[in-house]
Amino acid sequence: MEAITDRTRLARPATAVAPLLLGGLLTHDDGADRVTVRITEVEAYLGADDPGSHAFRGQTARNTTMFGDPGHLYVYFTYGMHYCANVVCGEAGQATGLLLRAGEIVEGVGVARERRKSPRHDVDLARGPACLAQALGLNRALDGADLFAAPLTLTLPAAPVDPELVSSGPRVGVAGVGGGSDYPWRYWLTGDPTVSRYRAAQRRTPRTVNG
DNA sequence: TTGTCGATTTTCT
DNA sequence: GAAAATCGACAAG
Repeated sequence: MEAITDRTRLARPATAVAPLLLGGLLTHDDGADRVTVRITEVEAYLGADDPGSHAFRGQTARNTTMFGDPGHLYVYFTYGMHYCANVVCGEAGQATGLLLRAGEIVEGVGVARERRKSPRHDVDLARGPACLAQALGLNRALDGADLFAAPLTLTLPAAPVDPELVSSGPRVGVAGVGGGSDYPWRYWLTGDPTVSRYRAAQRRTPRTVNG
């Protein structure tokens, strides 16, 4: 029998891991600055059978990390300017993971403020997946990094949070299955001020070109 | 406070 | 060439 570690607790489908991750702590210490976030909102991506997942069309250079072992960080670049971070779950090859959507900065608030200029309130520092990644200083260089070894440290709660404190709903920014449908693949701590406001998936440039 | 739209580059078809 | 797991600015009530 293998010992139950935080890493082995991640080795199950993302939807099962989600409530374990809420309330957990993720630290990034790049040697100069150290920021810790308390995770308050996540979104599940189920792998090859999930049309909303990057893994839907199979393994590519970008999403290789998702197909690897659980307990690693999958970081991708999107919209020409944003990084988003996932915790890889399940078994190797399943490509299931959890997108870190929002959190509360509990250490290194000053550093996070410098990395994120715009927000007027501290609750906005890690509100939204790209914001959270920026506040923690995550980028493509950390894609594939071990969540339980320097420079990263993931700490799960000893026990899952009370199910009554966890809410779920449709995913954000994802069109089709799991987005506008009934699949409750987004999880958050009920009432937490750092949870992002729901924004339905939008189509880009639906207007006609003005010549 | 809510709704709408532009920015900007990687990745995949 | 088109779309993308988004954010922030701006307008209106």
